[in-house]
This record gives sequence, C-alpha cells and structure tokens, in this order.
Amino acid sequence: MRDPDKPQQIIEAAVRVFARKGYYNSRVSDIAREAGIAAGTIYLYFRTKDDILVTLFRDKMAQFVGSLRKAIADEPDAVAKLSRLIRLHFEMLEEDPQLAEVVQVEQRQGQKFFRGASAQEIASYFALITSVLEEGVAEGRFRAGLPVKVATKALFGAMDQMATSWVLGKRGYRLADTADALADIFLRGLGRR
Amino acid sequence: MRDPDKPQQIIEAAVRVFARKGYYNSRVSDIAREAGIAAGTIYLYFRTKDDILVTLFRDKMAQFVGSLRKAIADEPDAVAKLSRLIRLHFEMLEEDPQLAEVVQVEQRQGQKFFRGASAQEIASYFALITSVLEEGVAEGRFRAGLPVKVATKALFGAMDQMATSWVLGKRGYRLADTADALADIFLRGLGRR
DNA sequence: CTAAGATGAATGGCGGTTCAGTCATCCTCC
DNA sequence: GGAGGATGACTGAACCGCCATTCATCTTAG
Repeated sequence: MRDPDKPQQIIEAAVRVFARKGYYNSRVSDIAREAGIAAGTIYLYFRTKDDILVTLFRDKMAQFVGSLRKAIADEPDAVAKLSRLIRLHFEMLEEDPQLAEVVQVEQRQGQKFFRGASAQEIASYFALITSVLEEGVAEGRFRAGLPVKVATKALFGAMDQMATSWVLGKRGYRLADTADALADIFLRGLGRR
Repeated sequence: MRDPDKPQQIIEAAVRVFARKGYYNSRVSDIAREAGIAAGTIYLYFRTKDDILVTLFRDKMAQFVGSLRKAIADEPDAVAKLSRLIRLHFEMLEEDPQLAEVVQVEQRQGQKFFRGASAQEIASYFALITSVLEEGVAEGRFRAGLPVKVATKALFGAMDQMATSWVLGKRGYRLADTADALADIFLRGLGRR
C-alpha cells in the first residue's frame, strides 16, 4: 500500500526547496513540509538526505539525456544534430528553471557529486556528444583528425557554463537565444576548411 | 607580534587538507594540525571555516588572473594571447595539483561560491578573456560581429571542464598537452574565413 | 612585568535520524 | 455483514553525535 509515486513527489518537493534555499540550507523537515508529509516518512523512501540529491540528479539526468538522444536521432546529419542538441539542452533548462537552479548551482557538492553516483549519468551525456562528433567526422562534415575527446569536453563545458551564467544572472534573458551563436562557434571550430 | 604570514600558512594548510578530504569532511582541527597550530589560533585570523575557503579562493584566483594578465601582455596579437592564456591556465593548474583539486572539485559549494564573494574574482577572469576577444576583433583576426559574451563564457567553460575532467581522471595525462587542441578549436571557431 | 599571541578543553546548538505510537485499511471468521 | 484483529504506512517529538566556536589560562617577547 506504499504509494508508488511518493518518491517522485518527494523529489519534486526537494527540487523546489533546494532551488529556493540551497541544499545545505534546506532542512529535511522543509522538504517534508513542501511535500505535505512528515519528516520521518522521507526515510521510508530515502536512506539519507544525500540520497535525495543523488536520486534527484540521476532521475533528471537520465531523462534529460534520453530526450536528447531521441530528439537528435531524427536529424539528418551531424551538423544538424549538434545544433539541435545545443538548442534542446538550453530549452529544457529554460522549461524548468527550478531544476536548472538546482542542477547548475546546488548540485555540485564536492566529491559527492563529481566522483559519486552522478558520474555515470554525466558519462552517458559525454558519450552522446562524442557519438555525434564521430559521426560528423565519418560523414566528412567535421575535419578528419578532430580531437574528439577534447571537443566533447569543450562543448559540454561551454554549454554548462552558458547555463550557469544564465542561472546566476537571474535568467534575465532567453538562454535558447544564445544557442545559435554557440553552435556557430563550434561548427566552425570543428568543421573542415 | 602577530605573525604576518600566518594567514598564508593557514591557507596553504587548508589547501592540502581540503584536497585530501574535501571541504565538508575536513575539521577545523585538521587544518590546525596540518598548520602546526592550535584550533583556536585559526580564529585569530579567520572569522569562520567558510571564511578560510572564501579567502583561499580569492587569494589564489587574484594571483592566477594577475599572472595570466601579465603573461599575455607580452604577446603580439590576440591569437597568440589566446593560445598563451589557455596553455598557461592549464600549466598553472598542473603545477599545483592540490590547489587544482580544491578549485575544481571542492570549491563550488553551492550558493556560497557562485553568488558569494568569489563572484568578483571570476568576473575579473571573464573580463580578461573578453578583452582579448575584443582586441582580436579590432585587429581583424577574429571575425567582425563575433558574439563576444557568448564566446567568453564558452571558452571559460571549455577550459574549466577540461580541468575538471583532468582532476577527476586522477590527472592521468598532461593537461597542458591538450591546450593546443582546444586553442585550435576556438581559434577556428572565432576566426574569419 | 606586561601585553598580546597562542592554546585546547569545554560548550552549545544544530539538524539528520530514529522509533514508539497512531490510524486507516483490509482480512478473517462467526 | 460486522466485529475484531492484523498489517504496515505514516507521524513528529525527542535524541544524540558532531564539530565550529569560545574563552580562561598559559606562554613568550620586549
């Protein structure tokens, strides 16, 4: 009789609370109140407070990468795929500003985040980008001998920084409006000629 | 009679301790022991534990940007400046792996870091990059109409991600060896043609 | 001798976690 | 069909370990 989507509700509540106050300033009891349950109940579904953050990130990230993967599959070539990927990355963050706040600013809690459970989810995003780049090289749309690993990290880092700046700037402009400019830099940077 | 470089010693000790155990797993008493002083002494020089982290970052970052600024001033044009900046950024991190660990992984403790005292130091690094890009446009070495703000964030983000990946990968290769590949991507991406 | 720096044991409070008790729901048996 | 019992999700007040910070005391330089 355990509510099967209570964990989900707790996670959604946690996103709102973390976005508002930051992870370390949030009390487990705050999350409980936001979710309309008692503090103790959270421990029926999550082992620790950290576990909430980790699960939150895993879920959201898996969803994020899944959507991206599906969406770019439609595109005809690597150039189109890359443009679409950048634009979609930005659009998805814009659609859920609270999640964006948490992911960009709160999520990166030291070793826990970077070396911990989240590493795999990031790796799968890297793999997605890498596959697009390799496809582009195979198609001859990106230059032969492109250092794919470097380019993957560079692109991810660039998108990530764009997103972080946007969040820190109180989202005072449309992030997706910068997608073309960023794509342009990278397409030139990766292309032949 | 206050030792004028005791704060510096405490900071250096903190770098070592934070690099080893992470910020949140480090006790103030650990830092004291590492510095060879009593825990209470730290509070003669720093208001709180957070203050140590913030000061650490401010000092190191100001130094970092200062060195970069000085070094690239020698270079003849924006292309050379950009290449030099990327290489130097990487070399400086490689020279002090413990500091790199702290800056890349431990430093980004949520709101404190991003919105707090460190923001200004990052802004000054952004300003440095922006000035190089604008110079490049003025020289005609980068294309006219280059979206300088986007390019600044993209380049910073790319370097930052390269550094983070390198730290997380246990520094199993030479970071500076990737500088040319990264510079290449950006110089093509920003250039004319 | 004095004053300022240094010490480190003691403190306080904070907040994650626990767990004894409550209650709603479902089952069983007369 | 309803009374009583069993189940287990849920509650939230209390606990307790932790550790940053303090301060009475000591040390040392001048």
